[in-house]
Amino acid sequence: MKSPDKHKKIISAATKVFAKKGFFNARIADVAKEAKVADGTIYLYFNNKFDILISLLEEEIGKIIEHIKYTIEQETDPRQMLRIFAQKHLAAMKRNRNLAEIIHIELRQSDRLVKEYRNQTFREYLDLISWIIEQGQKENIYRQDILPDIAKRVFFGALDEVSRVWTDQDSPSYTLEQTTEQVLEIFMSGFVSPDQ
Amino acid sequence: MKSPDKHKKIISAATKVFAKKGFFNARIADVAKEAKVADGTIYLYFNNKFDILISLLEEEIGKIIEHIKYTIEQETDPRQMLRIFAQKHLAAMKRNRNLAEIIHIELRQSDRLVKEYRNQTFREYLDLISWIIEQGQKENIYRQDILPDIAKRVFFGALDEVSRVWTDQDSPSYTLEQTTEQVLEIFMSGFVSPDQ
DNA sequence: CAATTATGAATGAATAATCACTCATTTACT
DNA sequence: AGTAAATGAGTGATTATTCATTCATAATTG
Repeated sequence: MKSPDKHKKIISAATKVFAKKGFFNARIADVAKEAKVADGTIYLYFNNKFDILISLLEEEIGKIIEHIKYTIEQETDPRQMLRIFAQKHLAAMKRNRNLAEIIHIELRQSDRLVKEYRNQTFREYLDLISWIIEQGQKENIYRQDILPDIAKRVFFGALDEVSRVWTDQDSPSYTLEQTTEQVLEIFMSGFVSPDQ
Repeated sequence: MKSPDKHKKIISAATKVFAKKGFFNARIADVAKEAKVADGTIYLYFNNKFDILISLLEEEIGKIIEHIKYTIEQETDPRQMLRIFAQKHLAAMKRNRNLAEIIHIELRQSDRLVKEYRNQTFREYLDLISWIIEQGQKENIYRQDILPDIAKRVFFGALDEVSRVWTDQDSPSYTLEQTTEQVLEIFMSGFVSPDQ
């Protein structure tokens, strides 16, 4: 029987290698070496190089999304929901730098398959944000003139770019907590001074 | 003399081809065909495939950045400055879809050279945002507790992701004006109802 | 319980396809 | 004629994928 352990080892090796060299520059031989298996073994577990990338994204991102969804469902206050979303997203990106790197980069391939995957997975993720905003609007906590379909992209884009500090910089200037706090403050109350 | 017109034709062809197939999947032959020149001709104008990408980014993005910088320098109100930044950025991305696609995708390659380029180019761009915020803080228009170094990423990330609607979707639901307005509203005043 | 046979996971050398880049030759221009 | 520019077939390096072979383990047999 093909070992599930080996599947995992290959995914984990690929995460490391793809993050370091990028999908196209990474050789199957690199992944095999990192996973300490033969080149050919990889093809017992995956159909082709691309299949490794898609599996990796599906399994790893899937986990994160499920976790965030689950935690938010326990909550009732829409302000708390957005806070949790930001917190969990940023924490996940900081914790798993290699995966973060792949999300930042490879999820944006113009390849049709990746695009399809991104569209499908991220629709779900983005729609969770717009759903939260709609909840808040129903309770008149969030402004009625915000368009949830635009706001979801604004919010996600902000988190995505902010999370880049942990992959781009060697010694980020701000902590995870400070960063989350700032993002939340901006989205809750905006840039403009209250006494304006 | 090598014709500057041919240089332009190649850049323009490469923009189209890279946007459609992605840098790594694009063949030099594709670019040559699109530009209606021979494969070899490309090497009279560029050192290698990579050089085409970097030149393309430098020339095209450079233009946009210069234009935005110039327009903002004419302005004194920090609120107007951010409005102009958002407007110009989104307009540029909508106008030049192929370039937008390349910025969204190729500028995020994990390739060391691309990364260096991105860091260098975007530092300038991001720092323009934080500079605007600092100006606003001096005049007590923007809140003092906002950290400009985080806020710049939040703002840029939001614009970047929002601008994706024009490359991802066939028929975006909102106009450029509506979208700019929403982004500005969110950043100026936040999600939360004033009567909260 | 040996001894024999079967299984299929794992291997890695070989293959086959791809493509960036070169350069001998042709074309265009003054 | 002489120079610069353009051509595109050919080359060589790279690398994803294949597949004949190995070998540890499991099943079968007497």
